Amino acid sequence: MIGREERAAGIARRLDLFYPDARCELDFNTPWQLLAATILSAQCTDVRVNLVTPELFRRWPTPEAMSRADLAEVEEVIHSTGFFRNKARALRDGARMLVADHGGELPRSIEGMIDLPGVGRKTAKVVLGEAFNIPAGIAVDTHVKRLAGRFGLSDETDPDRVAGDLEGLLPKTRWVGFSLRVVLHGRRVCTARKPQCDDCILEGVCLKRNI
DNA sequence: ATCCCGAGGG
DNA sequence: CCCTCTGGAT
Repeated sequence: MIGREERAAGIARRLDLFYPDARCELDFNTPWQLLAATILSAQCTDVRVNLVTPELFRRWPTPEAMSRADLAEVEEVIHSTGFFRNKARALRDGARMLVADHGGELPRSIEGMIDLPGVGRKTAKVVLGEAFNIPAGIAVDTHVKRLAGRFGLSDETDPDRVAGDLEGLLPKTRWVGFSLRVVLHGRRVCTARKPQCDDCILEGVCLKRNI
C-alpha cells in the first residue's frame, strides 16, 4: 500500500496528462460575472448556468446595474437554476455591498469574499483562483469531496476538512488545476452513481481500484 | 441537522 | 420514484 503523499502526486500527474487543457467551464467576461455564475452553480450543472447567464449579464452586466435590479426580474431570469430566491437576493445584495464598500470591485481575499451573501469558502476559492490567479485553496465541491474519498486522499466528510487534507498533500502551484481536473474526472468518469472504473486512467494510484 | 429549489438521468 | 448537480445560511 502506497502512502497518501505518493498517491496524491501520482493522481495529480496522471490527471495533468489526461486533462491538459482543463479550465473553468462557466461563461463570463468579467470577475464579477464569474462570481455571479459561480453563485448560480450551487447544486446546478454549469451547462444550465450558461443557459441563463447571457440574459442575466445582458440586463445587469455590472455590480452597479445589479445593485439597482428588481428582485422579481432577477428571479425570473435565473429561475431554472434552482434556489432562485436565495440566489437572486445574494446577487443583488452582494452587488450592493460591492458598490458600497469595495468601489464595485471584488475583494482579493477569502475573508473579503465570504462576507458577501451566498459566498462560502468553495465559491471564494473558485473565483480567486480563476479570476485573479490567487491560489486561495482547493475548492471542495460535491465532486472533489467524493473523489478525494475514493482516491484515499481524505477520510473527512466536512468539505473544509477535506480541503485541509488535500492542501497539505499538494503544492500550492497545483491547487487550482487539481480542482478543475478532479471535477472534470468526476463528471466524465468517476461519477457519483456508476463510476466507469474500466475506463479510468488512475488504476494503481486510486485506493478504490487497489482494494 | 435542516432548509432552500429546479431539472435531468436512470 | 430517487439521486445528483462545481453550496450556503440558519
